[in-house]
Amino acid sequence: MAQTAPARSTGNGRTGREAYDLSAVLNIAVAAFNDHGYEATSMGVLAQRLGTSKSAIYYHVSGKEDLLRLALDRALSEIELVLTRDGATQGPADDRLRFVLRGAVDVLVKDLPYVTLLLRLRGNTEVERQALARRRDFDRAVAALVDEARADGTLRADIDARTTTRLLFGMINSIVEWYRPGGPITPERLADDVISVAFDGLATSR
Amino acid sequence: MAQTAPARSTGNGRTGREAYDLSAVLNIAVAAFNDHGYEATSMGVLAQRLGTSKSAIYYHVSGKEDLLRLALDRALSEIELVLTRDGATQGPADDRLRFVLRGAVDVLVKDLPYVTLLLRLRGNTEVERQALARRRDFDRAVAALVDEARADGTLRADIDARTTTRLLFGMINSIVEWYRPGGPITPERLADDVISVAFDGLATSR
DNA sequence: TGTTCTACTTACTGGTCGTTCAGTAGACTA
DNA sequence: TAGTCTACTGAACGACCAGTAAGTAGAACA
Repeated sequence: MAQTAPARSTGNGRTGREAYDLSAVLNIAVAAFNDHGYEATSMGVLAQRLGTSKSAIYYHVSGKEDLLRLALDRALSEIELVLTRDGATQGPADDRLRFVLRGAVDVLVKDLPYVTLLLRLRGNTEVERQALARRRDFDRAVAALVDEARADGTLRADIDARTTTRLLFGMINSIVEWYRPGGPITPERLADDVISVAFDGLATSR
Repeated sequence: MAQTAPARSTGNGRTGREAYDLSAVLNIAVAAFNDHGYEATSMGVLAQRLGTSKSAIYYHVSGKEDLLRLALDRALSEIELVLTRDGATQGPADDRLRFVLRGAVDVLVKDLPYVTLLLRLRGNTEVERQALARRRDFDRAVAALVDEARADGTLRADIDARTTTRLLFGMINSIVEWYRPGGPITPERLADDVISVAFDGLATSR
């Protein structure tokens, strides 16, 4: 689901390149948005990257904002799915928290460009604000797990719960800014490291 | 230095509002850049926020990119200053690391809008690339402290040094996205919490 | 009183933006 | 073979962009 789906080989009246489908257009658009920022990416350079004309894009989507909406919906749908799985709903609160954080890292790595776009939103348009609202809902669900784990005594309670959640997400979300799949660190190892640092800290255990 | 300097009350030929100086223009520009993104902020809306015309801005700066350059230079100068202080150059490596991290949080809070702008750069223009290069130099200096502390045995060595540094910065830099001065958490408390979570983790000590 | 300086003003330029429109090549269908 | 569909092309639209040119109100200075 993260990669370009092959376009059908027939139906394209033009010679040369195969026809684009929506998924292929979206992949290239998201990459361009991440490189230059959504607003700074013109439909013209998008068309250039696709090797077509500006107006060809309007055959696949209704406009620039539609591209953004589709991309953000994909990232959010994947993240929201994590909360519905058994590991997120059953067992001790701290285990559920670990499960959700690991799931967040997994989605982040699997759909890296899409989640990157999501995490860089500023909320200037209605589309962006609605995406930010869905993201906040996810954050709230995690904050509730933090609260539970604090009540259970498995998480330290001397630091404000909101601050705790925010620092946790700060660490995890920063992954989009430096992690690149295919490097020396596997996604599994990355998730292990993140959870280990978050729960046990960087100091050598005494 | 973080607030609007009072403009001189004379010398403005116009009626009404006092004259702007460079610092006042910069404060408003940085706020606008953070709200909408640098490229998406037009000189027109900037002029509206200032209550003047577009061309009035060109009396104070040579252009839009000049505003960015001045703003980024201020943020970077403050951050670089932290590395030159005694606490960053003398004593055990882990103490120096703690000092620099605390200093980074302090600068981040003191010049929040300016550092926010810096941390959201994408590197599309030469000005942005030069700023990112200076930021990387700071990151490298902190990475060197992490290496030293690992060698001393005060920092755990089972996690890759680069990953450690990146997660550390991820947590600290995320502060610009949610912390607002004047709220229930003082800057000092924030720095304490960040360093405590980073070194000791969120789990209750066993 | 006349000159100079500061901090603007209004009017405009060439260029780029997202979007629309009319047309069409080639594959598929009846 | 005629008609329909998909996936485009190229030209044009008005709105907006960063930046410029020329002029000026009022304070400071000689």
